[in-house]
Amino acid sequence: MTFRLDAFLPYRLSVAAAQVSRRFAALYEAEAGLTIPEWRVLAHLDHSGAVSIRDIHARVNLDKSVVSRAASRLQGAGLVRKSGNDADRRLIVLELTPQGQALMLRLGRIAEAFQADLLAELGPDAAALDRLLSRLAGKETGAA
Amino acid sequence: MTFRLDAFLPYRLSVAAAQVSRRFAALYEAEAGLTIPEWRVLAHLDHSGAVSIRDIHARVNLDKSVVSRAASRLQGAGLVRKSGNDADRRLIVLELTPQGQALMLRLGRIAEAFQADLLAELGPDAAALDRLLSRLAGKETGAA
DNA sequence: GCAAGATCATTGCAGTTGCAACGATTATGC
DNA sequence: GCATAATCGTTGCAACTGCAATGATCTTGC
Repeated sequence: MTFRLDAFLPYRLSVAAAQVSRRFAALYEAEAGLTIPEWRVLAHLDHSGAVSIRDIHARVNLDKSVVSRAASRLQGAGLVRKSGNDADRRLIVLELTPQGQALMLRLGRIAEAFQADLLAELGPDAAALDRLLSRLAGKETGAA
Repeated sequence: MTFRLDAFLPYRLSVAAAQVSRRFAALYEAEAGLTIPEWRVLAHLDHSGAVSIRDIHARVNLDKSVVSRAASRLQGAGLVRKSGNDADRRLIVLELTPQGQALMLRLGRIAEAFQADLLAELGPDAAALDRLLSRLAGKETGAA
């Protein structure tokens, strides 16, 4: 028998994730002109409060350099403030500006609505997906 | 309440898919030095037989240009043969060479083993995931 | 039969990514 | 206390991506 790519789980997972991300990315691109890394940094800051680049890099599955450049762009747009950490001067303190917070309020609502639609689309198996994603997330820290 | 990125489905899906893809990509990178697009083209050709770039582009969720360049590299490596279609000379006929077939035999076994491991990791919810991915795949053809 | 439009693969190009330096700062071993 | 190693954020660089031409070929309307 020949190999069937369209029955291969990693491939199907990747395609599905890309499609969902693409659909949602179109929303915040239209709303605020954000790229995916910018959205992730902003969204993480909304919940985490003041935090370093290293922190975001570790939690949000983006390379240090990507976080660094996204943060710079967000700073340029007035959505994020960068300051120095006095206790450890290697670190940078990132936090949302009032404009950043206001934007995340709007984007958060859009995200919730999108997720609700998605869950409706997924139907009764959504709970199983939730469990699966938690299990996968726990597996690989990528720290190797 | 602030927005919680790590409870947001599109984000979690994207991270999980990236991690799974990364793990598997390391395997075929080690085995044959393939990139993700090259793997996809090769794997699709294994099951589809002779087919055009346009066909792969439509089925495998890769841009035309990405498929074109991946096919050229695979041709250079002697894994794929490119020939002209006599009925429609705009089209290119891609097919695996014997070396390509031999490689896919090995990679197919590696892929099956990887998927088996993954399914074991996922446990009893794997069936639900299968249904979900089919549903998502059916939704968006991206033809808009 | 032929002109206008559609389709196909390729290529150019700007933007992004991932990785490996790099300078600056802090932690560790002795 | 001080040299060595580790960590942090940034930047350079090559590779890749996605999009928009481009040239070649086919299809459609008439």
